[in-house]
Amino acid sequence: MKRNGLRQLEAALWELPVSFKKGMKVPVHIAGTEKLIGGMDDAVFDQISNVASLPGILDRAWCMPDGHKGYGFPIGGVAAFDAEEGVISPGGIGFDINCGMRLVTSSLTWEELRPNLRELVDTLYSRIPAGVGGEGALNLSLSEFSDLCHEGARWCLKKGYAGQEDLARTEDEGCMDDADISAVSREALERGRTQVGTLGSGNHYLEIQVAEPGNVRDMDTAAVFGIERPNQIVVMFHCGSRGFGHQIATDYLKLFTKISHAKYGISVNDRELACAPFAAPEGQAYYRAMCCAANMAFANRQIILHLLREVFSEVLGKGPAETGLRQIYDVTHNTARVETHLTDGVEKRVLVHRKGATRALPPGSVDLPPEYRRTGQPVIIGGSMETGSWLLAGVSGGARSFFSSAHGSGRVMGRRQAKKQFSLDEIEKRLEEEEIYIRSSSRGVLAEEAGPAYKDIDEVVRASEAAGLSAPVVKLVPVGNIKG
DNA sequence: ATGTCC
Repeated sequence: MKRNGLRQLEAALWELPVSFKKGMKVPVHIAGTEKLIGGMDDAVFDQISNVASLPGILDRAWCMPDGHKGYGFPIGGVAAFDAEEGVISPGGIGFDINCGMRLVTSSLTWEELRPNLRELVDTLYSRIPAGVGGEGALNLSLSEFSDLCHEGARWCLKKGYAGQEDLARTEDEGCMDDADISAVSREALERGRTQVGTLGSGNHYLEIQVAEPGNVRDMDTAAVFGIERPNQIVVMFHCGSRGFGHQIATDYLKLFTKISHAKYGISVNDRELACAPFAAPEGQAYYRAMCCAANMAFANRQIILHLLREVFSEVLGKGPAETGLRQIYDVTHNTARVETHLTDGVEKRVLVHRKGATRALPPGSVDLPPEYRRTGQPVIIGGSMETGSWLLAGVSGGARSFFSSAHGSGRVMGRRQAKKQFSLDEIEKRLEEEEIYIRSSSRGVLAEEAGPAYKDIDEVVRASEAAGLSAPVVKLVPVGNIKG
C-alpha cells in the first residue's frame, strides 16, 4: 500500500480522502511535519485507512505525529465510534490497557539533588519492581484485587497510598465507573493480583528529570503546573496494567475473532481489527473488563508514586512537605472512553479509542481540576531515556481531533534492529558523558530504548503545536532512570 | 506491551 492520494491540508496536517481505499467510511487526518510524514512506514497509512473503514466510525480517523505501526490500529491512532451503531476494538486500545504517564513535581533543584542522585536511583531501582514477570510488594487476595479493579485509585486512597490531590489530578480521578470484574477471566485475575506496584519492561520506566530555564516555553502555565524554579526536579513515569490488561486484551481478541464477526456480520480489512458492536453483550463485556484493567493501571501508578515518596524521604532525610512530590497529572494513552463530541454539527455520545494518544482537554473544561481550567490539561509526552520529554497543555483547537494529542516520540526502528545496530558499550559511554544514570534489569533493553531508536521528540512537539492539538510548556531532560 | 510460543 502506497501513500498515493495523501494530500497536505495545512503545514502539519494531511488527509487521506475516502477515495484512498475502497470501503473507507470517513477520511483520515494525519498530523505531522513533512519530515515526520516522510518517515512514516507505509503500514501506518494502510492501518489507519482500515480503521476509517470500521462500522460506525464518525467524522475522521486520526493519526498523531508520533504514529507508527501497531497491532491492527497504528500506535498514535484516534477513532470515535457512534455509541449505538459503532464498534469497540481491542486493537484500537492496545494490549497494555491504560498504559499511561504520570508526572510529579518536587521542591528540589538539580543542584540540591545531584550529590544523592546515584543513591536515589539505586534505591528506587531496588524498591520498585521492574522487568518481565516482576511482582509487587502487595500480594493481594482475589477479593482485595477485585475491589481494586472496581475502585482504581480510590482503593489506594482508602488504603493510605494516595492523597485527595493525587486523585483530583488523575484522568477520571483514577477510576472508570463501568468496571465489572465478572467480565474478567480467572487467568487474568491470577496474573494481575501480584503485579500491582510494578513498572514492567520494554519502554516502561521511571525517570528523574530537570526543568532547565532555557527549556521553558510557557512560564505562566509551567508555574500553574508547579514548575517555577530554575532547574527544578520532576519525576515522570510510564507504565500500565501489566500482564492483567494483556490477558484481557488476548481473551477478548479471541472471542471477537471467533464469535462476534459471524454473529454481527462484521467484516474487517485486517484480522487484527477484531471488534464487536459496542452496544452488544460481547462489546459491553470487553468494555467492562477493559475498565478493570484501566483501574488496575491507575492504582499501579498510584502505588509507584507512594513508593517514590517513601524513597525520596528516606534517601534525602526529608519529610514529605520538604520533598514536595506533588502530582502534576496522570493521563492514559491506551484506552476507550465514552465522551460527548460535536460531529457534523451535532453533539453525540461517542466511544473514543486512543491508542498511543493522549487526551488533551482545552481550557475551561469542567472535567479538569479547578486549578487547571485556565491552562488546559497537562499533556505528558514521554521521550527516550536520552533525548528528553515534554509537558504541553490542551488547547481549544484540539476539538478537531476529539481533544487528542501525541503521547511519545514513536519508534523509528523495531527492537530487534535497535539491538543489532547499537553497541551497548557506546550507549553506556554516551550516557556517562551526558550524565544520565540508568539502572535496568536487562542490558538488552538499553539498546532497544536508545535515543536513536526513536523519532525526534522536538519535531513531534512542533507538529502537535502546528496542527493545533496542544501547546508546548516545558521540555524536561533526564538525569536518572530506572527501567525493566 | 507480554509468565517475549498453546
